[in-house]
Amino acid sequence: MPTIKDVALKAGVSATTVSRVLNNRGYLSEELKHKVHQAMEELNYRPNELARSLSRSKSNIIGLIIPHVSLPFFGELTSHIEEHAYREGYKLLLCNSWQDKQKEQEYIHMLRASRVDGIIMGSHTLEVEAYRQMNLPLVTFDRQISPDIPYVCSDNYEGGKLATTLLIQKGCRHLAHIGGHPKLNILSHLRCVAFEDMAKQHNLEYVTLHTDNNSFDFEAYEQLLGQLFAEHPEVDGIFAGSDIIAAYALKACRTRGRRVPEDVKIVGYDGIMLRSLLDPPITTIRQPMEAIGKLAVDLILQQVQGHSVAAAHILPVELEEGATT
Amino acid sequence: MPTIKDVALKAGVSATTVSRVLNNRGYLSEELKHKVHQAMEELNYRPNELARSLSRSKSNIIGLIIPHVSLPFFGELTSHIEEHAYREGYKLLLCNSWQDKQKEQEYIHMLRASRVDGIIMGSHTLEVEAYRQMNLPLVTFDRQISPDIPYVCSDNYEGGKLATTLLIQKGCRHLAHIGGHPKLNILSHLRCVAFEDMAKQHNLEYVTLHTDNNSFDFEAYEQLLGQLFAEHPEVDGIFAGSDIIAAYALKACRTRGRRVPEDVKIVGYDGIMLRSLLDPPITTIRQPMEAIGKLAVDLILQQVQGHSVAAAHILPVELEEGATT
DNA sequence: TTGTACGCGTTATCAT
DNA sequence: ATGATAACGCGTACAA
Repeated sequence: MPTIKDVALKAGVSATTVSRVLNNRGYLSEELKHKVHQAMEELNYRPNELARSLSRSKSNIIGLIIPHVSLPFFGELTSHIEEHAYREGYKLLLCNSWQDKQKEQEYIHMLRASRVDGIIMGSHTLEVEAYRQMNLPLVTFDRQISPDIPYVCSDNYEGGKLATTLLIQKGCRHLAHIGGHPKLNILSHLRCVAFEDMAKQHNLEYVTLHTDNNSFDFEAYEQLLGQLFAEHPEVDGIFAGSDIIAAYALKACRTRGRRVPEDVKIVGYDGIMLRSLLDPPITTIRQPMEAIGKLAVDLILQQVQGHSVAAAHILPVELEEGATT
Repeated sequence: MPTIKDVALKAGVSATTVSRVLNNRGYLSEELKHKVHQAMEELNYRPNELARSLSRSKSNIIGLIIPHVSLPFFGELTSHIEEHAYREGYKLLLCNSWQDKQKEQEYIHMLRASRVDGIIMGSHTLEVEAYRQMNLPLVTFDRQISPDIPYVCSDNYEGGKLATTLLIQKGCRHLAHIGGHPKLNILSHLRCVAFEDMAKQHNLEYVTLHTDNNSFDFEAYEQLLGQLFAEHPEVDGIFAGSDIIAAYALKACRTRGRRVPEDVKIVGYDGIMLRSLLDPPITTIRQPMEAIGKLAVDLILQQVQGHSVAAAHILPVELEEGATT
């Protein structure tokens, strides 16, 4: 691969000048620019980003740690993050933590060693101290780690409220919520809290079930739904913590001969694109994923530029009615 | 951030010695090792990978270019690739090309500039020349670019054969295939070829439809299915080019009152995990995604090590019967 | 067994 | 306006 020196030699100038042309610094005659650009063309020269990063102490890389890219929600989020990062001249280093404590820690070390400019965390199994120690621009999803670490999330409480209210309005009297593990500080647990608040407020019976781990295990969802229908056959309204869970709920209803929405109504959460291939289309609470992804990137960039940013970034959700309510 | 010099100073040795400890080169007394390690601990030192990469002319980064991570197939593949790359000490730089020619080209430039050690391409809109020019270890999916560029794919022909044969065995007499655009050299088109071969061999009527672009447009699938049922109401067996398309076929059947599998039978392709939330579970041709991901990474690593690798890597598929046949 | 000196490719500082 | 020189942090001959 040709270096800046090769270009300099070919153009008959010094490496410094080539660097100036490259970065548009200082005063450069058009003729000189042209000469240098031509030499670059001829050599098919690309500046070595590793050397640039080292010299500038800035890699223009953002690290992304999420449980699994293969999950629709994270896949879509990743897509948006990558899109905006690229637009801003940043690259994305992808890390699947599998929601595993050790992997998460190793990835953090690795990203620090790679001198990424910031980390977007969609996976959180570690203690607060582990996050503070890394001393890097950071943004998290759906988790408030400490007052000084910015987080982005959808309006989980409002979403839970919208979903539950809809079920009640449509005549459901025996409500159920199925969600992930209510780990401390996981903001998505607010969906569950809103659900319970609404149910109580209307004096309705309700049950809440949740997976006992963070592994996003599909089989666990199936089991949970089996348990729900076995123990609470009277349930006629389900608020699922994600569209995936809602899809399993739909399947479970059909398996057991419960008609949807006549006998049981279902509302999901997220608004993943793949819901369009479900039949009937599920009613859901849509998160503004693109905005979330863009904001996460922007919050990193602002920190990189030395600005301090607010901690809470709660984005509005939207009820999208399908045919399961 | 502390540098190797800080560690050297603290441990009372030279930077060279620290580097030796870091890389386990040469003869080092246990005592010395211990001393250095301790200094590293105390300073929370992490070697700067940028500097290492520059010095060694090796970044330990693999670039991955795919159309969309948010599509289940690519999401799962990405997950496996990341997993194996990480295990081998490599990082993954993610690029969503949106199947866009210009983005793809820009990403290739960007990855070259970043001095990635190799590129895994799951997106291909460019001409052969563009690939040759990059002069980097390369592996592609489902596309034979030129005889010297290794590719990995599932046994597309065999998969198409299995799917079609099953439909025929189950009594289908009017077959249809819906797949992506049959662009030159796209190996997945072999699924379609096998379909046609089998249909002809059994003297059965058949139609093949395909999207007219590469955009993986969900709406296009819906339209295509509408067209299929409008123009060919007699169709009783559908071989879909992907599980996503199969899901839309299922939905289209239900919308039109066609019972599955009684009136129409459906077979998909890929074997994405999310098919488990479809109801009924679709019959599909499962690609060994994990093996594909691992092989792609290994083929890059072998090239990095200077070994030449075979061009064709065709992995076996498996018929997995669900309830749509 | 350990240290010195130089190179990796680029940017920044200081001259000219 | 342009060039020489020193850094950025690390690896590696070569020397001792």
